[in-house]
Amino acid sequence: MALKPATLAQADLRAAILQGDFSTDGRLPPERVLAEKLAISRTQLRSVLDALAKEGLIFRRHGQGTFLQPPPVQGAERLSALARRVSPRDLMEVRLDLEPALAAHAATRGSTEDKSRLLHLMEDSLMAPDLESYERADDIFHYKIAQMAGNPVFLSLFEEIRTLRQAADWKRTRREALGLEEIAEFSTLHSAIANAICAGSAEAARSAMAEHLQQVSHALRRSDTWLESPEM
Amino acid sequence: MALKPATLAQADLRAAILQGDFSTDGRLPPERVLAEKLAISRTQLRSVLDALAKEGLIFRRHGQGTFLQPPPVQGAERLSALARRVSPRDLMEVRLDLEPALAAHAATRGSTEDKSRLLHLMEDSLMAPDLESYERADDIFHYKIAQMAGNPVFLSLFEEIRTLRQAADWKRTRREALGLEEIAEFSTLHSAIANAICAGSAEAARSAMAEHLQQVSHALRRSDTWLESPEM
DNA sequence: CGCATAAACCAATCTTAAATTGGTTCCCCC
DNA sequence: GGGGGAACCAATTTAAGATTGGTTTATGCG
Repeated sequence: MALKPATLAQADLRAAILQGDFSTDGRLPPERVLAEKLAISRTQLRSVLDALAKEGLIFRRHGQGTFLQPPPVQGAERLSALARRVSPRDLMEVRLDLEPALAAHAATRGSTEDKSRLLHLMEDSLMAPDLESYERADDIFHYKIAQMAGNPVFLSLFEEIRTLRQAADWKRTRREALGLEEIAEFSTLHSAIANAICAGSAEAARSAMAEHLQQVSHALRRSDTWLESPEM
Repeated sequence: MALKPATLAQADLRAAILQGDFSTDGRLPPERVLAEKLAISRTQLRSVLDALAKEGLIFRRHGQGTFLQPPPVQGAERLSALARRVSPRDLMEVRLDLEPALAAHAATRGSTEDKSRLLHLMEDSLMAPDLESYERADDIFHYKIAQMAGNPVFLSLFEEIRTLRQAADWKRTRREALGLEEIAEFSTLHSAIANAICAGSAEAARSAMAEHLQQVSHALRRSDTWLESPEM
């Protein structure tokens, strides 16, 4: 009975992860540490993490660590200088040009497995009970689309603007600007995006994503910091 | 008569730069070194370089150096890993989505001074005598457009794919794939792009740039390495 | 044999400190 | 005043060591 402890640990870990037990900031302890903490071998732990990663519940990157959300892009430090010169409008302008193209490519090239996974992520964002969990689900949803586009350069660019968006403190701005009723509207277009991608219709996915981002942009534009740089 | 040596040095430097005397790889020596080599003070040298930079003949970046062409993006080392996983098709796909948008924004937001400068750069690429000088002029032309878009995030993304394009050794591929007659065709659309931007018509600039890149893509696609990664 | 464990090793990334380089200020001197 | 020179500031690069996920190997146990 050497396998039983592993499956038990998997159930435990899965529950713990969903509660956020091990992560203060969305980052899991190193494998060596976590293995000891759970009193299992690294081999067992890794097999559990492999399964969780395959399901898309965790994200791992060589040399960086294991995360509950898509990890920061390589060299995130480098972007802090740029982040100080950038306004919310600059970033949204780029997203409006980049992400519709990503959605179109995802519709064309995404695997059927990826597409079913995307539908699941969309449902997660629909059922988000509060703002924080919605933002997490929304983040993963958009990341998955970028991943499905199947172009490493596109994914790299997406990760950078994603990191830029987090580097500055506009999450605070967003918290102020967005209400739960607006998020409900967003969910409608989230469904449209996911359905278009799963149907493989690139142009529908592109326009749905564009419409969604214009919706977000419009909501964000009410903020008084729309044209300002962070001004550390 | 303390000013005379400076103006003489400016004429010398300008000529030397156009010949590529001081740069083996498009990079000028550090200011302190170059000043001593020219036997003038750094103050004088810097005033000369300021003028040249204002004309767009040289490019300077804080902590990086002075260059005859747009300098490599910050943290270029980081991109070498990505460059090994990228095919020419991946890069061209991103350019086709990114640069038309840049051209549109340049038409809307570019200053009149920038626009006249862009026309001048376009003429430079028209009169390029050989393939090497054409590539240099073409590089600066596209860079100027990205600069005119007036969005630091867009410019950063453009610089990255530009660095990626240079990091891999596809310049060799391009040399094989492109002939002088094709470059002549390119020049026609270069004119169309520049004129549309100067006229301030965003959609014309976008479609002209898209057409131009499709032209380049089509020429490049004949290469047998179209889908291959560099495979160091 | 089969499999898991532990350790060692590999590879990618991060972190830190020193060196490099363009940008700026200050003081001196003519 | 204005230019020269030096010192200083700020952004970047480079190199070394530490951290972390990924892989292999040797060992022990059933």
